[in-house]
Amino acid sequence: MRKVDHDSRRQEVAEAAARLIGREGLEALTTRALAKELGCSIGVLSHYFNSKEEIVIAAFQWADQRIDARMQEAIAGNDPHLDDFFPVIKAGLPLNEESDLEWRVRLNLHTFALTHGESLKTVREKDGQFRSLMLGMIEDMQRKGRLRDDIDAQIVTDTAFDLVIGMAQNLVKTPMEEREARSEYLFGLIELLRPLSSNVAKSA
Amino acid sequence: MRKVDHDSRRQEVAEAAARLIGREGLEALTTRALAKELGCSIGVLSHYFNSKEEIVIAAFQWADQRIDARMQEAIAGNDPHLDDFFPVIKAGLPLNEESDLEWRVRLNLHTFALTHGESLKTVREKDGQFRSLMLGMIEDMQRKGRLRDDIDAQIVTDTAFDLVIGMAQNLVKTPMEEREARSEYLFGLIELLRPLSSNVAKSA
DNA sequence: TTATACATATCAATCGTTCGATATGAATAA
DNA sequence: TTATTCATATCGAACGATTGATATGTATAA
Repeated sequence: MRKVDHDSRRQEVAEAAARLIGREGLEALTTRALAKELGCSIGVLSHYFNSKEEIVIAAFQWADQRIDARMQEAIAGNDPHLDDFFPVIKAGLPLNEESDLEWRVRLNLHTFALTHGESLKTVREKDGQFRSLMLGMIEDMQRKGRLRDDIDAQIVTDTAFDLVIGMAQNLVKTPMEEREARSEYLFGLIELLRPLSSNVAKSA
Repeated sequence: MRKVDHDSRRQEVAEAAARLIGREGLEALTTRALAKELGCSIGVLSHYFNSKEEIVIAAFQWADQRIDARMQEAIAGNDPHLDDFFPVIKAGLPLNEESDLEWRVRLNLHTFALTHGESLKTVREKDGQFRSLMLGMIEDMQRKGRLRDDIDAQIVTDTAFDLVIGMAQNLVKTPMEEREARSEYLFGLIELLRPLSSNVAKSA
């Protein structure tokens, strides 16, 4: 055998494909363009993947995993406090060039999934897991008196989930230098979730 | 035949293109597939459009206009009350087959715009107009004591704007029969915006 | 006639894929 | 050690299919 790790080589291909998708869109991902992006011949692609569709899926997974890892990393311990909320959500948002690429690819995946049943199923399963995780955290915070408990935990979860997708969707269309400011309102929003006893409503 | 209205024929083509995008995705929109969807030959397409790109743009505009019209219709008068908020936002969401198609196409547009500067510019201009309109309404409601004024109007606007995009994004991936229930949490959310004097916090 | 509406035929370009040729290096046998 | 074997890795030309575009034709109505 040659000193090439099969799996990591597949990842290299997937990453190059993701870069292409993020920079020029899914329709620009052709075998020839990908070979050029990777700096090899198109023969390499067929050696590691059976079809272009497999490459597309691999690129989607590459981006998805990295966003997940990014958020996982931001969740330090397992005793969630309200003050963790802001940094965790911010960690998931496209606020730098790296996560910008990942989100661009992920948004391509979400649109792709609209008309590709198999991908839609995967996306929905992943979403379900994330929502369950978030719901658990919120209920935990309410139980510990760190989040006002007169709001249904499910409402907070659903809101947060939809909001993150919407924010990401809008942020990637905003110039990088404006994104930080644009996402700051989250801070004011989270203040509203403090227990009423310690509630410090922010005014404009 | 001279009795053909040029503009309305273009709209027919745009609608057929939108149906194709919504049902099978942007990559399935080929000149031949579109001619079949419309029930004519490809000669018609070149007669009314100079290029395929023009058709794509027309399909995007077709969907965009219809979502706007749908929301405009829901905004009855110009003396906004908090109770108008829920139905107005719901009117914009993909809660039936018609608006489902429109949102599928719009989401394709948003992804398309990520890598097509001209479309991105159009999308951002439209978004800006919508946000200004919404901000005006919210400030008006605060001035009239119909919405709690200890929350920055800009925060409410930004949240609502991002939330609608995120909700739509997630709803189109949800089976139609579950969508109504899935969007109900908005109702509980809006309750939080009532002026504190008449605030009736909802509990689970 | 002249202009319009649409159909048909055909174009060059590009797509994903296939495939034989070649290069590389680990394993085996001497 | 050295020679041989062979799976792996990469290359790039070539294939048929499909793409958007267009050129040409026919029918209809003004």
